[in-house]
Amino acid sequence: MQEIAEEAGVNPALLHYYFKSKDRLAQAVFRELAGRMIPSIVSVLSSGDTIEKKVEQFVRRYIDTVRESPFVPGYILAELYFNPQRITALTSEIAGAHPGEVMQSFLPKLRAQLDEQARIGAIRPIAPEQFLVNLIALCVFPFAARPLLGIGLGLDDAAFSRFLDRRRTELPKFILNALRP
Amino acid sequence: MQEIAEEAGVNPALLHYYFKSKDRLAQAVFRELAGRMIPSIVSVLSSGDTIEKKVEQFVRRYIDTVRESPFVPGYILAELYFNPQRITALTSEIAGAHPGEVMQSFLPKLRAQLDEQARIGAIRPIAPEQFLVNLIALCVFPFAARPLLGIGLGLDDAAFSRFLDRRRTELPKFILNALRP
DNA sequence: GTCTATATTTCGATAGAC
DNA sequence: GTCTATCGAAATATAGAC
Repeated sequence: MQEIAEEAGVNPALLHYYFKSKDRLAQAVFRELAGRMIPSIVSVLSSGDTIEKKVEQFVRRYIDTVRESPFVPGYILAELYFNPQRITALTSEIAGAHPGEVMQSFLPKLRAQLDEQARIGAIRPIAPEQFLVNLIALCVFPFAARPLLGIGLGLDDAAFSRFLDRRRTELPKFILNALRP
Repeated sequence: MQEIAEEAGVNPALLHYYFKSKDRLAQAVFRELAGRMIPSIVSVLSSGDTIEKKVEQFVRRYIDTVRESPFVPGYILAELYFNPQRITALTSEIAGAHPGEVMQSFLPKLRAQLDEQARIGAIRPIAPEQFLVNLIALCVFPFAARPLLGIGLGLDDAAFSRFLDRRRTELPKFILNALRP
């Protein structure tokens, strides 16, 4: 609270005035950030586009968006680890009594699309869960593991930015090629 | 400290006796866990095997290993986010003055292998950094985002285990197909 | 080495002036 | 709404007996 107050240039007491407690402030932050990410993920994948378009759009939009607040994926995963109950609370709040309902409704549609494409030989068969996890993993990980890439691959900010430029165009090709029969 | 002491069935004072401070205990934990993961990653990819074998071995070994302590990837990413200086300190400690040297020495080798395979038309050209990040992302993410999968995909422990069983055999195919020219 | 008891610090929270 | 001052709890750290 003190660090946040200092950074915000206000008094710690003011934070309590607005957020009532530390935990509720944390909730508000998580809600704000996670609430931004999840709908944008669902919306692209729920569109009427072909798988090919979805993959291209998803990767580019995700990288372009997150690039402007590159700390967000790391933050969400970290919070997920230390406070998994926050995501539980959040989803049950926005999705009503049955958390995961939002996703559940569109998983079958994604499955139908993937199955249909596989049937006509346009892609290899793949379970929608695996497809989704692969897609998100490949987009999220570089940001979440940014410090590791800095050290392991020797990427400073400029090099990381070039890495993302390249990834933005290479990753859709990688994924679509993986789906090719 | 108190929680840890309780779980360990000892007195908080004993932790200080052994670790001197909270921060040094955290260092020791991070050192122990990160020190286990990184060498195992490097060793598989530094072997004399073909790319195909490396991918298969890496995925299976990683999933099988982490499955027994599924909290580790989440922990490392969370620590990376909140205390990035720990990884800095650790690498500079084990790798000497130039952190990232370990990785730097084998990146060129990986590049040479990928380039050679691309030249003879066995795979599509791909930068070693992108290849590495893709490989690790696809293995790590399901564990790091375990709570999200639980909610978003409705996976309880049993379903998650089946998800991993499937992933263990499907992921190598996915990656190798992505590399196919 | 392991404990009890306690000192010290930090931090979240509140009261109350303005 | 925003601040100063302060309380009270919790946690880290230390002293010292065994």
